[in-house]
Amino acid sequence: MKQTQLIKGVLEGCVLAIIAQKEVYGYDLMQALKHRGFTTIVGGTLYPLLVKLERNGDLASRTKPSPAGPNRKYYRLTPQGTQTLTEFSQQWTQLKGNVDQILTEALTHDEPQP
Amino acid sequence: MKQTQLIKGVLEGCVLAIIAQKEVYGYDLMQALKHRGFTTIVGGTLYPLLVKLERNGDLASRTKPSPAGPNRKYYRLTPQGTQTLTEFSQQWTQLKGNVDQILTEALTHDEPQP
DNA sequence: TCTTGCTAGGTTGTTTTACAACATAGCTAG
DNA sequence: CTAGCTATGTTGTAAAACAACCTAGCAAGA
Repeated sequence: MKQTQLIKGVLEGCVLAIIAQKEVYGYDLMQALKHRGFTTIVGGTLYPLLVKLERNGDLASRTKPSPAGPNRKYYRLTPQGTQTLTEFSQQWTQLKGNVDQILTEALTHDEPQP
Repeated sequence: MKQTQLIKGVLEGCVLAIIAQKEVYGYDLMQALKHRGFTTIVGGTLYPLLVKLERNGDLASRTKPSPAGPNRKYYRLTPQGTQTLTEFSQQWTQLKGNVDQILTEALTHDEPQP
């Protein structure tokens, strides 16, 4: 995975991380992401991403009826998806360190001398 | 600034942060980013970004001759650029917290019990 | 009945992004 | 006179993130 894809793929990594915890369906995942700070997430972003991840082999899905409403499509991680999540986690740690260092330098640059 | 733009705009924020420290030209900035972990950055990514940021009012520039080689285009932050950097810094902190929480939950989910 | 609203999963069209690849040009060393 | 570093771009392509729209199940109330 390239670094730029990581930068763009923060949402992707979070999706994998949430699905890793338990089998969820798209609409539920959308609510979970909203509650965890991705407040602007919309269906038009999430559903194509899930399709892409399944096509890519990171996710598998099965359709189950809902107690009230249309059928739900539940996703779970494949072994490859677990691997992808691990890689994302490592690269996220690295990116975080890089960005934090650059920001720290910038914000402490013009400090008054004692 | 929207959150998705933040996710995509990590590089943008880092560019602003480095320029905030001192007036730099594109090629120099490219080296600085490479040394700070953005190892894959290329001119075709950076130069259009600088043009965009200047067009947007976050950067101002002036051309100066190089001691050896073609002229250099030096960039500095405008007041608006300083503001944008501050906003980026805040939203980065928030995003970082959100992502870390999601990842922590995912990675500690299936821990073996003692 | 029929309309509103939530649930659920999409598609379509548009804009932006990151990049590879290329183009140009100054200057230096061999 | 050519190879290589410096320096700033442009062009074309693929993917991403929406906004906006569509379909459809089900429930509650007017």
